[in-house]
Amino acid sequence: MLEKRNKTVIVIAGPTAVGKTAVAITVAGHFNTEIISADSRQCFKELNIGVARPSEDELKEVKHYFIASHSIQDDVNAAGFEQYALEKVNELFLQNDVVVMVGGTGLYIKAFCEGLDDIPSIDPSIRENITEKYEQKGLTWLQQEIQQKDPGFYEAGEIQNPQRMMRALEVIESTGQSVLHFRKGQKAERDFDIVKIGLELPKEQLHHNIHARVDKMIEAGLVDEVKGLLSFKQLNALQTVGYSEIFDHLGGNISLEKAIEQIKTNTRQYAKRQMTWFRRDKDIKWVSPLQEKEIIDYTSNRNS
RNA sequence: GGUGCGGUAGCUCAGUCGGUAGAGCAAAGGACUGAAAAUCCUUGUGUCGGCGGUUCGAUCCCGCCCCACACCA
Repeated sequence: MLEKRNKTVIVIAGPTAVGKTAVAITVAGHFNTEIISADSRQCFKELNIGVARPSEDELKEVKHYFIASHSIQDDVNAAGFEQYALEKVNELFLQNDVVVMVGGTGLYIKAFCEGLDDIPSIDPSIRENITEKYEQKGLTWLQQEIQQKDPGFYEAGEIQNPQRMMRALEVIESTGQSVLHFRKGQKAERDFDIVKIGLELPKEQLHHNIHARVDKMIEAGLVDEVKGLLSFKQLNALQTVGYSEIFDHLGGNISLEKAIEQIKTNTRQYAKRQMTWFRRDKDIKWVSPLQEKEIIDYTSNRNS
């Protein structure tokens, strides 16, 4: 009936430790296709145990992209991901009608599905300069700078949030215009269909999964993995649950036991933040990770 | 058995010179456009260990008891 079959990306989202990897592999297997990960940490080749990267066997079963594809020293961000994923998806559409995207990084998924507004790239020296001054002079300095240089942001923006203020500052310093000016908030049109699936478990069970997984990470040698990364401690890529706490422990600030406890707590909090993000997306169809068949039926029906 | 120090929010503790109490963490909810596993915002009624006494009024003072820790025997 249809003269042309639409290409489709099945997006599988959900909190950490809900079981996304297994579901994605099953779904990709069913459609005989490949997977693009949407995870801001699993893309780093230096991070493995602590970011719960899919196992070698899993990666062999279905080909994954954006897994161990970058270095922690690379500048990876949402805009870069959007570009990377769009290129990949178009490449894969040459062979497949369906591509699976899985991940827990809400902003990356949003960037891929809806696009980000175009903001000119910033001279790294401007960014470094701002970061350095903020570290020296603190939040008050940042607030004053913003108040003076971008009063609009000072009125409307998050005035207690150093990261947002630093971004606002670097944009106005390098372009002469406020970040707010660039934020059109317009959704990009994509020439393929997107089906969004959210995986959800009762909180108690999710927490159980998280705790068990952290214990496994420790058994698998997380501490050694982190030891090997000590000299990169300050990189953004290592501001990550599972790494920060072990750095603290290696630095002699807390016991291993305490570090493990904190990893569990911080992972629970992270999962909660992910849920707040994803719940807001009304396009997501929520299912249990056990309902793989329903996911396949759902996407097949929408697709035919 | 004796002495000392404690028993206050889920946890660690502060405090009330007597007018029923507050921080950090946790928890809950939320935000989120080039750091997003990041960053930020909002939310604090709890027999102030128990029972008595003094008092207009006790979590705070007094007595007894229970519990924990330390030291002495």
